[in-house]
Amino acid sequence: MGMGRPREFDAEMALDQAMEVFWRHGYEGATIAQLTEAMGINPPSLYACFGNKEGLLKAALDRYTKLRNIWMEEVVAAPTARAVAKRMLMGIADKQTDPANPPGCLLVQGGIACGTGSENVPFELAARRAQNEDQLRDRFIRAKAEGDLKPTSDPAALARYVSAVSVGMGVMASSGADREALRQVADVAVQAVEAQSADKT
Amino acid sequence: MGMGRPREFDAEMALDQAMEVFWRHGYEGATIAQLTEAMGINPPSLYACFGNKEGLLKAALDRYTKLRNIWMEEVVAAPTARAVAKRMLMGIADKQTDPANPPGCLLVQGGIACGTGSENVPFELAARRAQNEDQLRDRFIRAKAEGDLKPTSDPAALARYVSAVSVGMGVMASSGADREALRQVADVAVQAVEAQSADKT
DNA sequence: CCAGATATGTAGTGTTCACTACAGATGTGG
DNA sequence: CCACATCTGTAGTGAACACTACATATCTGG
Repeated sequence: MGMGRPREFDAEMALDQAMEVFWRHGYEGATIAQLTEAMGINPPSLYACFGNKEGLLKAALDRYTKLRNIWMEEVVAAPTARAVAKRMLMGIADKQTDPANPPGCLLVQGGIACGTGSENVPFELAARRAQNEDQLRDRFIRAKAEGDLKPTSDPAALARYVSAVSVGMGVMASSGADREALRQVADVAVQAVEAQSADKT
Repeated sequence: MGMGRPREFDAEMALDQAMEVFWRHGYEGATIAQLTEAMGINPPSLYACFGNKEGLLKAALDRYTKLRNIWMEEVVAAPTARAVAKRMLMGIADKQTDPANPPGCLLVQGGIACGTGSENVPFELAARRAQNEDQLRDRFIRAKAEGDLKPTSDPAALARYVSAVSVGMGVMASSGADREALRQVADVAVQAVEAQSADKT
């Protein structure tokens, strides 16, 4: 039995285009017509490959978080908690104002609130944001064990804090904040982590 | 000439209900059917009173920001920059997890990204968030003039930072973070402002 | 109590949406 | 070269959407 006609488009390239549409318009704001046009395919190809609109979003999120997690590995490789926070937040400031992408973060722009029938989209995004928070928390737990963070510090709270600042910066980027403004926010934010760091005597 | 039949519903009470629907589902996710049902009126009454869906959102935002600005006055009345930040962020933690309202902040949940035809909704929300940031900035400028903040501090950056943390906390609240988790974030965040405060000798 | 003005409820309007039926095209295995 | 399987483009499908026409109801001013 034959294997059928091969697909004529590259799924990953198509996903990159879909990602950009979701990023710019959100899940509900993105229409199938916009998505198919950006992807350079017709609706039946989209549905054959990704199931439905939500399946396409999940595939785009998978691709987004895969790249992001690679970057997060570099972030948590920084030598101290303070350096981790600085590398993370400065990187966020740059990435969220990268003209190659829509401003902000897909995990926020994708859809914070959705209508009936798409309730699990915000949930899906939150779960992926939580992954990064967990990576940070684990890194801060280690920093505390190494004596890099004060014995009184709360690694989970610190991770949640850095995550919250990242998200807030993303929203600001999407509403027009420029790179310098975000870097200043990052700079201030790092000082809270510094306050939790052990004195360098 | 007569003045016509009087309206049978209370506009402010109806707005409160509409506000909750936008808050929970976002601008695009909220349907006229949901809004009219929550408001206890029929579509023609809605359109006669508010023009269209976007007009209703703006009216709801006006009501929301009016109450919020009153609260912000209390916030900036705190004696020091640190106290302002603490009062603001602790208040945010409580308000965004108040079971009387949907979780998070209407100015974020309302719509960070929107589809074609609603592009100015995110813009509208951003403008109102900026109001609060301006209030904070003015307060921090005063704090710097009073010697409460270090001469090297940047009041605008500090205000942007506190605003970013608020927004980030709102997103976290909407995705399930509880009050205690947000308070911990607020607690850490305040330390960055403390680091910008002049030493109390 | 009548004329003008505005609100209300019913029942739609056209449009846009996510999604798909179907026929033709293009591949593989025998 | 044929049976079969999968993809592709055209052209829709029903459903849900924001919004409204219209008849009726309820007010004020004279």
